[in-house]
Amino acid sequence: MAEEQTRENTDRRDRRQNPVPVQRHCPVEATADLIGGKYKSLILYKLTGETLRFSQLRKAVPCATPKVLTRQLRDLERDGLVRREVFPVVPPKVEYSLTDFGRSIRPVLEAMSAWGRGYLQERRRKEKNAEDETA
Amino acid sequence: MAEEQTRENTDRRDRRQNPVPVQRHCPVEATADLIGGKYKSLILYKLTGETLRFSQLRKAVPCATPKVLTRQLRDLERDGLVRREVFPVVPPKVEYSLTDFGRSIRPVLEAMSAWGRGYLQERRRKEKNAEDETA
DNA sequence: CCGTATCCGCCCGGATACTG
DNA sequence: CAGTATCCGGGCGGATACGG
Repeated sequence: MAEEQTRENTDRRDRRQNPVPVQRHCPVEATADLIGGKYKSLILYKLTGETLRFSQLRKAVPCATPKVLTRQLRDLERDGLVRREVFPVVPPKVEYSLTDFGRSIRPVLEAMSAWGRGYLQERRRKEKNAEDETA
Repeated sequence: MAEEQTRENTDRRDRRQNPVPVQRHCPVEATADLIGGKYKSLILYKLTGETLRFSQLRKAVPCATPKVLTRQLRDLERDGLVRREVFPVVPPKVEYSLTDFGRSIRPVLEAMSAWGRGYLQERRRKEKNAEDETA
């Protein structure tokens, strides 16, 4: 029955009676749906190449409160990108890692990272210019 | 004064008193901020290689209502990704195109598109399997 | 043709406090 | 340690109607 629930929720964003059935999911849109959450891409990026515990993820993504972080992780898990492994020990231990499918998204993250660097530079430059003109 | 306003709104998502000043913007996060809107990546993708008028964009992104579409376009314009050109003619004519900066994001969009195709396939496959097992 | 105005629901995300 | 519980505000996005 767990599988059925998974199937039902494949489309997380519950768009009921969508008036436009034609090509509801173009590839770009589908990707945006999965990693469009505020911290999702960042989480995936941090998880690249290493397994992290919840507390480590909190440090890696400090802006996200535990609730938000949990939510995003649950989404990612539900969507098959992240694996959550609970170790029945004390103190509790939960590890998050990428699934094969999650690893496959790496090119997107790399592209985002690379482009983001350029963007931040551009932004700094503009801010500097504005300051100079003000001064 | 227009420039100042632009500077003020460089960080669109108004996170006041952010408690974590350390590395507020990692590259991945910055990119997600810019193209994280529901249709932004799709708009940029459709705008790749061709200038489109508003009405054409509406057809290209049918799920977005005019208001939403306008909003996303304004964001993209403000962020320097899209150029909006108004022609003072009757009937009115407005063309949207990518700036150089907007064009530079293409690798990200391509990566998203490519990965999205795989994701949709994977999803279809799973749905098929589930149906087969049910039957 | 290209939007804006208005209203609204909803979910996302934030803050704080609390548990197994 | 790894989360939930609860409450909350805000903004994003949707629907419909209207304006330049």
